[in-house]
Amino acid sequence: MPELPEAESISRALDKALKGRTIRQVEVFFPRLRTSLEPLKTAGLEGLKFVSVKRRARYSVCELSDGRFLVMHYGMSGVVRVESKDIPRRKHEHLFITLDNGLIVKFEDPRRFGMVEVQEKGPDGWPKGLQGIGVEPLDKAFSGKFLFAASRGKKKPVKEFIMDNAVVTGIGNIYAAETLFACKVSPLRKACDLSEEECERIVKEVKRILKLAIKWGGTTVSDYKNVDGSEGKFVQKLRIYGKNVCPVCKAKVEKAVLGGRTSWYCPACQC
DNA sequence: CTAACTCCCTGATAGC
DNA sequence: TGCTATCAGGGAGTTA
Repeated sequence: MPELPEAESISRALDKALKGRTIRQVEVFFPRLRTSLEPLKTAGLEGLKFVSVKRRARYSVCELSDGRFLVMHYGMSGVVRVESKDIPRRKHEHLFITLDNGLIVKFEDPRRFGMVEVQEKGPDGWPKGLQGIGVEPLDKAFSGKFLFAASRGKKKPVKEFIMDNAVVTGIGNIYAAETLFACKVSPLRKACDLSEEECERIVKEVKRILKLAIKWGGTTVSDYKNVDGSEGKFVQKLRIYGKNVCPVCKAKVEKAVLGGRTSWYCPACQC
């Protein structure tokens, strides 16, 4: 599924493919995603140009020439392609945006947790719907001191805490598990019990792992037409997520459900 | 305010 | 072989 690194890669690819292009036509085939696609039909997109595409959290944020944004989220199974109209529409392609060069931006999402919306610009220059979300994990603002301060008084498990988008954006279940394994912190620990040194370690590993994954995601997305090519290479780098045996000490990996998500951890290495 | 839950959805896989 | 049950996941929303 598209995680932050994939969202980053997709957004970079979209920036190249869409920048300067004019929207000619918008077609909705099935509107019921996380939010309805219906409003796109009457949003007056035809004739507008794409100015740029950036990533924020796991969203692709496409700036339009009238100052509004086309905001996309890929949910669990969202895929976006820019390709010829001659390729037949796939079963779960719910939205087509035809460009002035004849190519079509196609949004596919079998599980329909994705989102495509037109949003106005908010006070901070990002779309209105993205106001008030947490810091970007790769920004300088995401530091050990920040995480330590934010975790004071938070009794929830540390894994849920670092997955909280109001604190820091874009860390999903897989990255949370991999990060906590890498820095030897148990996902079950209460956030408020973390030391400042542990927060430093968590932040360092989040950044290292995300950067690594972006590097790998970037490689695979160059073959952008390949639907599932982007997942394969990252999966090989996983050390704890979905594993049975700890790659370090060979102990049996434990599973716990935190915040409704399965969490894998090594009870010997992570404390 | 936090925390703990539910819901949305399809496809892959496990079990009978 | 074909059925049903289970699970995976992000984010928003609701409840206590």
